Amino acid sequence: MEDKKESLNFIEQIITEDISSEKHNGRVLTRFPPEPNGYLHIGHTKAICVNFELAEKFGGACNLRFDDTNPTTEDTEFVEAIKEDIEWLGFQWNGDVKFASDYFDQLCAFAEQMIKDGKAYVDPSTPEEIAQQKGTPSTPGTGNKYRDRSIEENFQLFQEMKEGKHPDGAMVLRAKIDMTSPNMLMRDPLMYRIKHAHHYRTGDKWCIYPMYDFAHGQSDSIEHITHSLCSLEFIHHRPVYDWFIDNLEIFPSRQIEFSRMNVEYLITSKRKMLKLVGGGYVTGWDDPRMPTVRALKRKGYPAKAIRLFCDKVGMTKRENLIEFDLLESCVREILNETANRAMVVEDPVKLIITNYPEGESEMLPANNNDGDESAGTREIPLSREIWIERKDFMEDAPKKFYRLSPGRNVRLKHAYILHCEGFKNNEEGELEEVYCTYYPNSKSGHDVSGVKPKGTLHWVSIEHGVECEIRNLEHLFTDPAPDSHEGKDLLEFINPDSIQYSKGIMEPSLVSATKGQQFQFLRKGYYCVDTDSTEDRLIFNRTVGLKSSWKPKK
RNA sequence: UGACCCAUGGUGUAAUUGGUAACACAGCAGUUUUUGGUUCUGCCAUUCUAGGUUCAAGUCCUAGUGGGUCAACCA
Repeated sequence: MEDKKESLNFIEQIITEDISSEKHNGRVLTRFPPEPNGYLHIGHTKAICVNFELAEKFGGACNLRFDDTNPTTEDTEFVEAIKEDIEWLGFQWNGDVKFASDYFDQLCAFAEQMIKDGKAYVDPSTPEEIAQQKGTPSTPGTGNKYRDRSIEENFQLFQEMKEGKHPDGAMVLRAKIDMTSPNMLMRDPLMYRIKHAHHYRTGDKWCIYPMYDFAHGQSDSIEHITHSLCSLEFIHHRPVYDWFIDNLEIFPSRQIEFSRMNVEYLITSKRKMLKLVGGGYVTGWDDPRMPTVRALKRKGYPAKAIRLFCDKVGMTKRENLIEFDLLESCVREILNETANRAMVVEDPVKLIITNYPEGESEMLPANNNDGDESAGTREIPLSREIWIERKDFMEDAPKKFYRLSPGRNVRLKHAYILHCEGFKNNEEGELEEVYCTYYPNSKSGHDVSGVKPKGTLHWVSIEHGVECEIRNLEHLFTDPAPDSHEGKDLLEFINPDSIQYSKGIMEPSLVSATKGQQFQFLRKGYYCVDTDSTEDRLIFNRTVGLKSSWKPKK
C-alpha cells in the first residue's frame, strides 16, 4: 500500500533523468512567460500549474517573466492583472518579477555578436519579398544577395537601425541559418525589427525590438532556466531556440512541449474573446460566463478547484477536448467541503401551515455544513406562512415524486414534518397557495412523531425572508467546440439564454454575506455573491448546480 | 507536395519501461442520508489497421490510415 509506484508524466520523467544525471547539478528552474497584452484564461492555468507545480515538486522554483518585446500591444495594466491572477491561483514566483525588456541591452549585444560571427545580416527586403523568398513548406526557399553582405556593413547598418536612422519596416536583422530547411522557421528567421514605438517600460529608449525567436530562448538562458515548458505550437521553434543558444554559446535551457488544454464550451483565443466583449455578448472580461481567470473567480470557481482540474487533466502531447463535467466535478468537490449551506427559494409559492399559531414564530438551529462541525451553526426563523419552490408541489404526482402533493408528508429541513391538506389555484389555473398541517412532535432533532416522509424541502419564512437576485449561468455557446466548425462563425453558436436573472427569497442569515462568499443553497447548487451586489441587494451567481438523480420526464 | 507531433473505454489520463490493460469524470444500478446533495458498493466500456521482431507487444520496428501543426517586421 505504501509502496504504490507513482506514475510520472513524460516531463517529470525527463526532469527525473536530468536530476539523476546531475545535469545542472540537479537544479530545476521553470518559468511562466506571458505577454502582457491580455487577461489570463483557463488555458493559461494549465501552463501555470505545470510550471509552478513541477518546479515545486522537484525542489525548484518558477520565474514569472513578462515576454514584453512588442511595444505596440503591451501594457502595464495587464502586468498587474496577470500577477493578481497568479497569486489568486495560489502560486508564488521566484524572486522579483522578470521582464524580457530588462534584457534588451543584453539581447542587443547578442545580436552584435552574431553579426560579428557572420551569422546575422541586415535585410532591407519588404515583408512580401521576404515571405516569397522563404518558399513554402513543401518547396525550399532561396536566399537573397543581402545574405552575403560584409560583417562590417551589417554591423554599420544595425547600428543605424538602433540609432533610429531608418523608418519602421525599412530593414530587419536576420539570422543566417538555412533557407532550404524543411522547417520554415529555420529559413533565416528575423531577429530584430524597427519599431519607433513607445514601450510601456523602456519608454523611447529603443526603436528596435527583438522578435520572439530571438528573445525567448535567450531570456530563458539568461535566467538559467533549466526546463522551459511550453505548448505544442512552439515545437517548430525548438530548433531555432537551440540554434541561437548553441551559436551564442550560452546557458543551455531546454524547451519541452506539451499539449494545451481545451475545455468544452470554453474558448481561449484572445481574438475571439475580444469579439465577445467588443460585441457586447458579455459584460466584460470578468463576465462570469467568460473563460478568463477573473471571470471564473467571479463565477465562484475556487482556485483550488481550478488547480485540481488541471492536475486531473494530466500531461501529454495529444490533442484533447476535456468534458466540462470534469471541471464542474472539481468545483463541486471543493465547494462541498468549504461552502456553508443556506436556504433560498426561487420561483416561490406560498405555503400556509394551518395549525401553526398565527403571529408566532420560532428560531430553529441549523448546521452550516453537516460534513464539517467547525463550520458552526445558525438559526432560522419559522412562522405560519413560508415560501417553497413551485417545483416542490405537484397536484397529480407520480409515486417517485418525493415532495408535496395532497395527502403526502414531507419534512421541512431543520423544522417539522408537514402533511399536505390541499392547495388553491388562481384564475389562470396556476398554483397560488398550498395548505399543510404540521406535526408538532416532529421537530428536527427531537422527532418522536414516527412519521417517515420520503422527502425534505428547503423553505423560507415569508415574514423573515429577504429578497435577492439570482443569476443562473449557462454555457455561453450551444456547441461544446464552437470554434471548431469550418466556415461557421463562433457567434452562430451563442446561447441566447446563457444568463437568466431571477428573484430569490433568502433566509435572513444571508444578509451579512459579503462579495465573493460562497454558499450551497440547499437542494439547488453552489452560489457566490457577485461583485455587482449592493448594500441593500445581494446578487448571487450560480456557480454550479447540485447533481440530481431526480429527472422529471416530460 | 516537404517536415514535425500525435493515436488506449463516451471523455481525460495510467500501465513497474517488453510480462494480468487500470484510475478519474460521465452513464447505469444499489447503499447511506432530515439536501433526489454527500458517502459507499457494483455494473458498463478500451489498445487505429496490416505486417514484423519476441516465449511474450498498448509498449519495439516497417508500412498504411486518421487527426493536428509549420509561412505574421505577433508571442
